[in-house]
Amino acid sequence: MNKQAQHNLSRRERQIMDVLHRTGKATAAEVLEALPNAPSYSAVRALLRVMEEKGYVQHETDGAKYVYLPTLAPAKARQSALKQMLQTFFEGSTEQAVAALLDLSRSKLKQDELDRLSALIEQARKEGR
Amino acid sequence: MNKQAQHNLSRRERQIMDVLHRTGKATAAEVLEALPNAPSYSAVRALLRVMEEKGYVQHETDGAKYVYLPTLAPAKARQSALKQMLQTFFEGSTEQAVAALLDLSRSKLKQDELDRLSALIEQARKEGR
DNA sequence: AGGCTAGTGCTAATTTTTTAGCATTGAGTT
DNA sequence: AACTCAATGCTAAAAAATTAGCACTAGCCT
Repeated sequence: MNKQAQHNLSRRERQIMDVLHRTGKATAAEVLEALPNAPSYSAVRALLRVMEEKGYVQHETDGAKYVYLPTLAPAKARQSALKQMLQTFFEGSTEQAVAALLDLSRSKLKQDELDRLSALIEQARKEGR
Repeated sequence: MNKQAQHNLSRRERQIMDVLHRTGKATAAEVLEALPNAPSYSAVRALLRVMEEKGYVQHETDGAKYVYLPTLAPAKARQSALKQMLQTFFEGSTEQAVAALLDLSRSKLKQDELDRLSALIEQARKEGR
């Protein structure tokens, strides 16, 4: 199960996964850069290697270097993170979560973004009936 | 900073915080119950004690027993978790996140929930202009 | 009041994470 | 083709997290 997997990450592993999710893909050097309280370069590489063994990440080669990326496709990863968050913070209620999101960025949302969101809800409405 | 704090939690600490956020408050025994790969009772108690020292949780007494709860108020905790998630998975875009949430629970949302969400967006719209 | 149960505090050992260093390999350049 | 730079693979040490056990205390029941 995914939730399981998420929770089985050690602190550093989680930090690294966050970086990879943010950036999409990254070399060891880039991960190092983005890491809070960054350790040594070889520490990061060792982590990445182990995480690949465990199946959390995979790598492509770009010339001589490895570019790491999450094994789980972005859409899936987002989905799984959202579920987790719903359960943990919003009693599983999508409505509450959306409300909180809107509230959080009330001032930042532009008119056209709001328009698009209305449209999405409208669409969900139609499908639902 | 909050993000920092979030990320500085060790694996078990995070698991415990998740339980506390889900339940609001809980005794050591209840936390133990809810923990994946649960360790011993005294392990949980030790963790909770340390986490209290670090300021992540606090406790009330209920008769003889301690009831632990997150230090951070639920609303704040949610807010901070959402921000984190936006940054990590949605390039900071609230719109994208809401869209993903709607998509995730498309089939589950009831008509009246959708109505309330429309209303929320409508309200944000008015405030924005 | 005395005994019993269920809780706490603390400490030390084990396990896991996290780290750095060294040897090696591969690609590109002159 | 040799040299050089930048990468990797691996391993073992150090640090941190995680755990269990034991001694002690407070409340509760008879």
